[in-house]
Amino acid sequence: MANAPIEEASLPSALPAPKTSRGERTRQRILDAAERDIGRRGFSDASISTITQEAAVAQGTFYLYFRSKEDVMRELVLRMGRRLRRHLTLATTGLTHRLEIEKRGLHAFLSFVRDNPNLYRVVAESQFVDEAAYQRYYHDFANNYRQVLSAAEGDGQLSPGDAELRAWALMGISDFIGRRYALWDKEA
Amino acid sequence: MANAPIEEASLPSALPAPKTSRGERTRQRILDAAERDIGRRGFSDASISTITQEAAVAQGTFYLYFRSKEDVMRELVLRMGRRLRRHLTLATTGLTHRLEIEKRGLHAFLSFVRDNPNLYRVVAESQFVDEAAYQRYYHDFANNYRQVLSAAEGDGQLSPGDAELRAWALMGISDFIGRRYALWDKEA
DNA sequence: CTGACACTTGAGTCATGTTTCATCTTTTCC
DNA sequence: GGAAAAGATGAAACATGACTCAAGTGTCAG
Repeated sequence: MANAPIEEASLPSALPAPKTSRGERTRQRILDAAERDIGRRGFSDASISTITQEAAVAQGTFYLYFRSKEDVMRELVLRMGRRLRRHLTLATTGLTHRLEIEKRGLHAFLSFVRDNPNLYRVVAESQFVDEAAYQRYYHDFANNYRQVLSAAEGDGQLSPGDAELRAWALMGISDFIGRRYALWDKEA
Repeated sequence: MANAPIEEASLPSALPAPKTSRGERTRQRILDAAERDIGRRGFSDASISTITQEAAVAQGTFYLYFRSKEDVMRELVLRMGRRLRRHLTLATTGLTHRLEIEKRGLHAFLSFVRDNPNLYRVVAESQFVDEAAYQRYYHDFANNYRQVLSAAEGDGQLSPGDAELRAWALMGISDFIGRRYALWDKEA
């Protein structure tokens, strides 16, 4: 595989991980609260104070697990990537026809967005908070996509063409359809 | 036309327009400065103070023409809509073949993004500042798009299908390709 | 039981940025 | 040419929220 996934642990000067399950639970509570709060109110309206209130911990506790609001954002983008990837893999494994895969994938994406509107908004907003994290998120997806497209090209299911370009075009379709039909409207 | 364009003047309690050309010029200077400053530093890092500095006016002057930073954002989204629409119209008038139009349109869009990266970022960020303005921007585009697609369907250049869905899919493609190839990379 | 370590608290410090307004300058137009 | 209207100023008042820290509490191995 040309692009090995980036090691999370290698992120610059991450905070030491919690050493007990209590700590881990608290960290997770804060992350969940941040997802809800930032998703609903947006990054700048969400504050450490509202997030920690939502998580039912004191403000100081936040800084035990995250360096800043930006830091928590980064973490949420990674989380979204992991979850969505898993969801899509589950929805499309076993399928072999390219068009079929594409259809199922899009539907799986839409249902995911409907179930995780907050996470979706957080990722979108991460563009303006930590552009590197945002770009990494989409580049990772594009890499995956490019591979399966190239494969489909290989066994003749797809006409030859720029797989990279196609990957981005398809992600664009999903993104806009998702926004329009899963986030703003609530229909099929 | 089913959807009449929303009157700009009907926006809730807009500030009185400048009454002299000096006033108009100042207002425009602030708008330009805001486009650069918000485009470069992002909405929350840009401040009234940095914007007015860039425009070379005092802070108080800002409030003669805009109620708030959000207000200026709204105005910039409208401006982007107007400019881009004009640009695309110019690039595609006279053409009749659907595919040709689509190609030229995409190219025109990409060159526009390259020439106005700040404006592009401002529109994208408006999603988190004034979602209504952002949605209106894309819905307006989608309405236009739907019409030309329906027309193409009418004279047989396009197979029957959901024009609305197609419009959003095509906007998604443009947006992502634009981001990837015109904003992040600087190649064709 | 007890010491050590992990975890938690929340009020206070500090930095930043928005908005107002009394005062001054420029333009308009009779 | 001068009064009234429009525009411009910038420092001060005000609001907000991120982040720190000294003083706790909970947990568990020995």
